[in-house]
Amino acid sequence: MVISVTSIKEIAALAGVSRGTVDRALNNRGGIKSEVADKIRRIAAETGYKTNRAALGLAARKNPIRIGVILPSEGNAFFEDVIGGVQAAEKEFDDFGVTVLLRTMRGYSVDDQLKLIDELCGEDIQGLVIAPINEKKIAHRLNRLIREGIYVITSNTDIEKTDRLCYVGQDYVKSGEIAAGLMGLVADGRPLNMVIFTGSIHVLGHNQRITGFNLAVKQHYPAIQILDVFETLDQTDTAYDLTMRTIEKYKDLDAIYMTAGGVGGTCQALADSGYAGKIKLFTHDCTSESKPYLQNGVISATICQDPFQQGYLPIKMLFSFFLDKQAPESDHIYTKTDILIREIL
Amino acid sequence: MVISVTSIKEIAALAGVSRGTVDRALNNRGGIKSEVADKIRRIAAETGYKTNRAALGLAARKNPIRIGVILPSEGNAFFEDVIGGVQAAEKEFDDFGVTVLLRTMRGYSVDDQLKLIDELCGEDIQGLVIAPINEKKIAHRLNRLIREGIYVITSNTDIEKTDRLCYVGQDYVKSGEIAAGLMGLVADGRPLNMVIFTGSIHVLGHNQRITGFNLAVKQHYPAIQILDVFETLDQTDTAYDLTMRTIEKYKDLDAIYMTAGGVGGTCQALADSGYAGKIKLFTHDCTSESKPYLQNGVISATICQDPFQQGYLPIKMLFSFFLDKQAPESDHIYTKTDILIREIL
DNA sequence: CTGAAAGCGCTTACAG
DNA sequence: CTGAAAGCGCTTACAG
Repeated sequence: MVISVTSIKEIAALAGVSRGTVDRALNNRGGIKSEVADKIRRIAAETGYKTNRAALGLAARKNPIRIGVILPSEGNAFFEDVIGGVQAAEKEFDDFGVTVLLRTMRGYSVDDQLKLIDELCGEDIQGLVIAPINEKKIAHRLNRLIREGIYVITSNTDIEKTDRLCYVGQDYVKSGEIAAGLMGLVADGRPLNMVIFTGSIHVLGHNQRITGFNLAVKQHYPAIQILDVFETLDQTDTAYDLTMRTIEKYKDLDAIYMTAGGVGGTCQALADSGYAGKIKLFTHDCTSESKPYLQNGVISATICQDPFQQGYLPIKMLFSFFLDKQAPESDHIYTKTDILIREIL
Repeated sequence: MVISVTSIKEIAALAGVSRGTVDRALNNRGGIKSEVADKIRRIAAETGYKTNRAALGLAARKNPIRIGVILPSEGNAFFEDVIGGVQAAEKEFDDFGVTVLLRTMRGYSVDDQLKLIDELCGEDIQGLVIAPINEKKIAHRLNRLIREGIYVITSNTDIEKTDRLCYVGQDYVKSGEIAAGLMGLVADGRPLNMVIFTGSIHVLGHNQRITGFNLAVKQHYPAIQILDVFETLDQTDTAYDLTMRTIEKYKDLDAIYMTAGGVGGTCQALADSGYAGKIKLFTHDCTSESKPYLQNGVISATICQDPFQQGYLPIKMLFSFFLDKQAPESDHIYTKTDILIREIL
């Protein structure tokens, strides 16, 4: 294997053709005699040819790439970092002709999301990054886009029955297992009574976290006793009331595991009732709402999912995909899960 | 503020000069009338001109950048991921004319390290990434390089009294605090008797971890009792013997905190003596040696320092530095510290 | 002190 | 089916 920097120019010389022809062969643009194409490809392989991305990016400025992004980020602090990742990618790939069109929405209305999809299609995008609502209408609409040649990557949450290119987000089952691992560390072999506050039993990710939690408890931490599972519907006030009633009901409660939102309410309730730090609280994500409670010890630990990468990676992947026609290695990329405790902030 | 993509060509037209002159003004190359330079810079600022990195990188191929890397990685599994980061950066910036020259050494001999530095200087490098031995001779040698115009970034561990551009590595004090935070979580308010196994009291980073640990214990976890501090000298067999003797001596030992190497020895001793999982073990880093013990529960948790970034970032920073003459934002960049437990692997 | 030209390695109309 | 040329946005000798 010869290790040397080769250019399309050298390949052309070696093959006795023009650079345009090399370009056609290497990028499968067609309209080229197959023997010639084969010969060129063979030479490229033998010389270890690798296309130069700087040159590629520079040339790409002539037909810029437009990528749409749709996030339900309004009024949801979690998405701040996702947007940060989107913006970082936009800045980094701007020089290579990438333009990002960001559209945000509040909550999870299917009609709102459909409207934003239509809006972006009118903007002539070639790629779409979306945190989709897992709903048939959305799936149909996305599949239509895909048939029209727009490539779709789902971020943060996935959607079933679509031909999206890739999902970028957390491994929800694993994140539940990690929660159990932390609780097991605290239990330290002693019996531990706990309840689970989930967001909604209709949300796939929340259920997957419970599944993971149960799995790990069964496998490694038999002393952990799950007394009950309640829904907060991601609402702060619901979580507050729920927490108050739970404290009332289970006098020997050691811990609470929250799979989803409403964290501020539960924290407030623990503080108001004098149980802060006494009943251990484990949560997911770290937002401006929950951070102070991690600082002051109301939350023992929280499990994060690298929101920045959930914004950054999809853009980067679409950019690479359009630039060198390489599909992602897998149809799902799990972002890193990490554990935050007070000292890590 | 006009948001528009401007090029050197447009600036030139606006200023009524040639592109070469714009280049001189914007990159402070001198040999240019100052009124002209000022005018050009003003126009650039007004139009929001941003140099295009794709073009920059492409042009840079004419004078490639050579970066040397020196790591004490031989026989030290920790550095595998650091090297992975170096290689990833090399691959990514290869297209922009960056060449990386990696030299590895075994252990911490000052003479060996000096020899490698000299070797790389003979290779005409413009930048050096090094995990330096914190020793005067090395500092002198590095300062000489720097005077000669070679830019130096320290990685993983820093060195005093040098004009290195930047340090990229862990915040050791903080990592000690995090260890205490984890132990506090396990202690859960109960008294907890523990010992610290440090690498060497002559190694700055190890001491800083102990400092951080003590700080956090004092502030938040008064029930943690540090019975003793011993040195393993990073040796597996020393750690084994030490662990055996410690178990013998302290019958009521709840936990061990290891700031440094020898982890395999302590794990083996805990397993052999039947104390695995009974005496909680907290360590730093996750290598092929320690990983199995995290899997099987001998290690409760380990605190990692993102070795990949310690290899990747210094190369990226030097590349940026040479490309657009921008110094790093700070003279030290702390890599991310994260907590690993069994479930996270 | 300044400009014109060539070149970095690719892509893309355009001609034939 | 193939080639010659122009262009992406920068830098760098070279001339003057």
